[in-house]
Amino acid sequence: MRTSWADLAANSASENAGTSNSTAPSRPVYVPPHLRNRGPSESLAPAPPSNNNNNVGSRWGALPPRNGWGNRSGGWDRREVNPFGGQEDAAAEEELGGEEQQESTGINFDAYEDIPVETSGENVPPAVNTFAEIDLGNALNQNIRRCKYVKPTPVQRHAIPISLAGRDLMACAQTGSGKTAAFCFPIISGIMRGQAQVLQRPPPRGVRTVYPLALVLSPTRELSMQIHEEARKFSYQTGVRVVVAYGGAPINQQLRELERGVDILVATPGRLVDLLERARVSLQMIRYLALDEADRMLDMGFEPQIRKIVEQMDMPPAAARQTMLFSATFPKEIQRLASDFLSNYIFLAVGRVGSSTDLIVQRVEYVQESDKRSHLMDLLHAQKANGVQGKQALTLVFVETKKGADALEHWLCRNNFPATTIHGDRTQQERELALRSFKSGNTPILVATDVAARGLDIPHVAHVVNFDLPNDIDDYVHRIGRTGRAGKKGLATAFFNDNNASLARALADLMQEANQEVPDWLSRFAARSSFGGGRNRRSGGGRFGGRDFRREGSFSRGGSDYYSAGNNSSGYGTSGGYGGGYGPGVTSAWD
DNA sequence: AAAAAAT
Repeated sequence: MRTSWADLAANSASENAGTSNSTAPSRPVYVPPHLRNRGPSESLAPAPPSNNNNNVGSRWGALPPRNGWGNRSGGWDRREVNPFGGQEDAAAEEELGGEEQQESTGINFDAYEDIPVETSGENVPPAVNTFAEIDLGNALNQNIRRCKYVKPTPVQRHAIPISLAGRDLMACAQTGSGKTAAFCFPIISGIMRGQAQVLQRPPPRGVRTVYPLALVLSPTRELSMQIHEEARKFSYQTGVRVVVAYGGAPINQQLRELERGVDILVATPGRLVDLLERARVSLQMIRYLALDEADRMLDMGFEPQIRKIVEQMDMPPAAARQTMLFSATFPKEIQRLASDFLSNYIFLAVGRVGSSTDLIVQRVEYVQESDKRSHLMDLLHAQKANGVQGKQALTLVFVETKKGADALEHWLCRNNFPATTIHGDRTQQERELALRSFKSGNTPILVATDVAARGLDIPHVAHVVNFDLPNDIDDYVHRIGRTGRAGKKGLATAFFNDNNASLARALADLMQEANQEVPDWLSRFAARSSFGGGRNRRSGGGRFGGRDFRREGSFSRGGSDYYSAGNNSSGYGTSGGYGGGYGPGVTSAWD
């Protein structure tokens, strides 16, 4: 019987020393990172004093690099690869001055002042203004310094205290301003604290099953990669291990990484289901669930998979885990679906960055289908002339179809514009190469389908061209959000023609809300095509990414009413409840 | 209708 952490730690230590290859597989009983890898006596002793005091308890003592939880490979002792590339260690030691700091973060914090924030739900924990106010622990604080984060962004100021208080969260907030950190910090901190409680349930003893404590899901492979890279920085030398799993890449390498231990698993849904069905991963120990681009994850294409993962595998129920949903657009219908996954959650809406200053200049031009290519060429020529040192500024061109993407790429290349493309018909290798080549400026034009519309943080995208406009205004919002990142300026140009009539109203409204110049012809289009203008209608004003759907309509008396009333006769069982498909669809101007 | 996501 293993009844104490000392025993567990001892066992863990012996496994890690490679002496227990024949022992039982990993047991999903929680051992906090700072107790792993220790001998029995050591585990009971106070942790060594931290080398960088910041009034956190001894439990935050300096943590040795270790292998992760769920690991039985034994003897993995290798030094953790420094995700900062070795450059940042020095920076972490020194305190930089204000201006310099802000410059070096790459985030223009001035753009984050005066951002409207709205919260709803019961007992909302107060926001913080500095990282110092939050007890994240020494190791994490050091990584925050290494990342050169000086002060929390608005979404972090609100979301982190909410998460640290153990509350579920539905957050409407822009990416590129620290959204990943907003859910990673509390997860890492919580895992380190050992807040994750022992789950009293006998595990099925799959031979090489691993038991992550946190699961982060995202809708595209590249976004999962990006989250993984960021999370690794945040968890460097915390003892918390982050592993990523996604399709299109050899599974064996991912399996090996998993076997080395995993605390936080970042994944796309398909590959995760595969891993679950192979019993290589169990969700029994999940204490934290985060869905990035949550509205996308719950739309028609994804919902069944997500439901399967969250509700039909071995994930603990909502009340037994902490769930955080993030997106910049949150239609009411999706909020309703999402509320199934949440328990007494807090809704958080953070207004757009630069809601008054408009960091993204949006232009719409009327361009017939047949003129689009030459029009694009004109734009590219013009900006080449303006470009720094005659170089083409990074331009992201969105098209509707995969074939269209290939065709446009070839045409651009033939016309001496170095372009590449990313879409779902390309191999994962090609996709990753394309993204790297674009980011590096090697191929300054990237033609993309909506695979690249969400969440991807590509610094220095100067221009987003909607060569083909999407049918849904939310997609437009996500696409243009690839520029104007981190509080910097950006330009978005859309080619509009009769085929886009159904988007006219929503587009005109959106641009108006963002204080953009709306061409007269577009207003006329909008007036003409607005009757019954369906799902593209937005509402709730331009300040927020969304409003808490619990506050809308007849169930606004109090958040809890919604849960207790079984959708019976209280007046919102009908389509009126959440707008019959197009009501106040909640969107923000951003991710 | 298209795109994404497992092999």
